[in-house]
Amino acid sequence: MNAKRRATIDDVAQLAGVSIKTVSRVTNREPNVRESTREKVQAAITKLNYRPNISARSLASLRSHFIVLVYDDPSPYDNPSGGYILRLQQGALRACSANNYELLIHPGRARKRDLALELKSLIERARPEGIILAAPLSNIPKVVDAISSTGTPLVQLSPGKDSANRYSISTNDREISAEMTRYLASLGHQRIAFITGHRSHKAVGNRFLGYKDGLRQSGLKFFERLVRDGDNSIASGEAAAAELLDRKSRPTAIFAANDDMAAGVIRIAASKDIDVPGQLSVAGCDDISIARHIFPALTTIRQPLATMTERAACVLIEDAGNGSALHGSEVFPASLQIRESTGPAPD
Amino acid sequence: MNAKRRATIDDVAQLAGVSIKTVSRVTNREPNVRESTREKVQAAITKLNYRPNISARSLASLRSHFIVLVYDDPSPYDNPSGGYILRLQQGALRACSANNYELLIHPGRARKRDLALELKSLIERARPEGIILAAPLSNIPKVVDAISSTGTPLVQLSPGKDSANRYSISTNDREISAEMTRYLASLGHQRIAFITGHRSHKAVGNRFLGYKDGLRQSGLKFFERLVRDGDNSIASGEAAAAELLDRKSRPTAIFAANDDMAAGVIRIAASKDIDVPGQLSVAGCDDISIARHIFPALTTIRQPLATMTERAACVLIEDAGNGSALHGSEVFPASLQIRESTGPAPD
DNA sequence: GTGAAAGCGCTAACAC
DNA sequence: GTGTTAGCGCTTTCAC
Repeated sequence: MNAKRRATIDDVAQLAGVSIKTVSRVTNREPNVRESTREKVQAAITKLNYRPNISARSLASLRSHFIVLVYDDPSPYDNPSGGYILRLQQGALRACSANNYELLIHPGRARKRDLALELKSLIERARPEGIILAAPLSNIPKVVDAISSTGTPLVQLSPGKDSANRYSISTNDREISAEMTRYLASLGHQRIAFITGHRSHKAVGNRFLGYKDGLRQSGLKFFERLVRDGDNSIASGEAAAAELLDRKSRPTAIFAANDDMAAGVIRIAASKDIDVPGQLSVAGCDDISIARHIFPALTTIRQPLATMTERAACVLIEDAGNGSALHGSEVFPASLQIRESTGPAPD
Repeated sequence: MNAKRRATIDDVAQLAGVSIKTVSRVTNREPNVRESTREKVQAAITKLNYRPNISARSLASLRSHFIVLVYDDPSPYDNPSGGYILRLQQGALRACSANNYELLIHPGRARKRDLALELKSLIERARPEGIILAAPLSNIPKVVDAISSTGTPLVQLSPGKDSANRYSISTNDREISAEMTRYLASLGHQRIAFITGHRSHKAVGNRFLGYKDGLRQSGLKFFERLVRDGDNSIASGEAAAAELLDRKSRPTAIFAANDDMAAGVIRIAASKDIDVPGQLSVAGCDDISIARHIFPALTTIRQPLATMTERAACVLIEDAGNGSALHGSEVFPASLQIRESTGPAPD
């Protein structure tokens, strides 16, 4: 319990010899306050260690000074991609703390039927000023519509395809995947296999298109049999690798649509005594934290996740209160991270 | 923007034909409401899709219905232990969502000088109902004191040592580390090395004590030269391993005080062509997500992190509003996760 | 059991 | 430039 009652706006006003409205103007950095008055008020604020009460402010202004980051809730045990979520959080946090906002996190299970309702309830109770919806949730129409219907400003991350009346922030999945493919081809690889991601994740689907682009651009033919379906899990990467590597004319490079699957490939290669990158090059996508720490370190595609959420949060914060529907789209380029798991084709 | 104004307590009261106080009683599950009245109100709530406004409630009651989880902010790039933080979050989130609370996350850098002030400011502005402070921040007196001084209920996670007038939730670091050491000894290992963790992290220090206990219990002698100092980072694990493994009578087992350092050991072993676990057993501690996914999968100690934060959140939520200072301590037992990186001693 | 009235601490609209 | 007056939507106290 607080021994001494916390200072309120009235205390500050009294000490500074002004009205509470003036104090409010100062704390909100509104114009039209004489510099000398502002200083007087500032001094009182400092002296009393005054901080505006967030609830009162939010109640009076309908601005809550917090935003929500919603992402697919992986079981941390099944899925090592913690770094992915942490990077999402990190960017949003950066923007929030720079603007005196708070971040609420809300992992939601894509599979759960009532995620849309759950989010509506959260919005109605807590009135966040905006929502950042990360992929793959950002391409579930039901969820997107539920949020939109409340009128809460929304920024979608990597929704897979843009929608005219929405705001989205994405990365150049297709282009960068083509680049990775060309890179592998430039190392002399002819049989480059691809493991696709989960179908519901559109952005991951774009990586497959990029792979095909890259083959074409490198003058390589596309073969269905060099493609295996995965579902973004390590296990599916292992399964796909087991199939691909059991053939007699096996691929010399495997490009997986995410890092977890690539890690699965590397595990299988190790268990089959196939040297990576000597006999097999492996590339992933996402640059999740394990990528650097498995052996050999994984060549992958690095998405600027934190930058993307930071930008998303800034968009929401800047827009806050003006109530206009957000629309637009931004693309932040990803980059190749060449590490140890890729090398010249054998022979 | 909301097309239709959201239902308020007045709307519900009017529709149900009762006073707002009665509605309030129903939403807060207070006693002394006739069953038939309660039902009438419930019906109105459902019909209007009414949700109490969290800010208004918090302003009036001084209860904000959210808690804050504070943890050391690792750079996600340097440090793969994302799973650790995710598990912390997961438990707290579970408790929150079961009780209609929200979780605010606040990563803070231990090194940052003004972390204490930063937390005070957050507390004063937002008035969370409680704070969960994770290790290693939980053993920085300045931070702990800053939070306590605001009167906000606090639960410390693994503070290293208990304090009479605080509430802490820990795991049995020392005992379980002794158990791991005995397990290694039981495999025939005689030269079991230990890599210590960062000094500031007291709970990690307890693991070193446990290692010594385990040696004694197994009838093995303790040798200073089998101990190397690490700082919890992968790089420090690599450095320690490089030294330990360059000797002619090298250890046959290395037990690292956390998984990151153990991962570093495995990388160095791989680069030196030392077979794990054939020639060298490696054990870690924490069961961070990479543990399972490096090759070979890491034998480690699993702390029930999510359970611990879940319990912490429950303690805070149960206590909420009653203002009594929390004190007490609970211990949740960790368990050995035997995987592939440990095996019988060579020869 | 239920209700009326008085705030919680702030911002908004408008007066001066 | 600055102050005054109403609320925001809820809980609390205390009356009935």
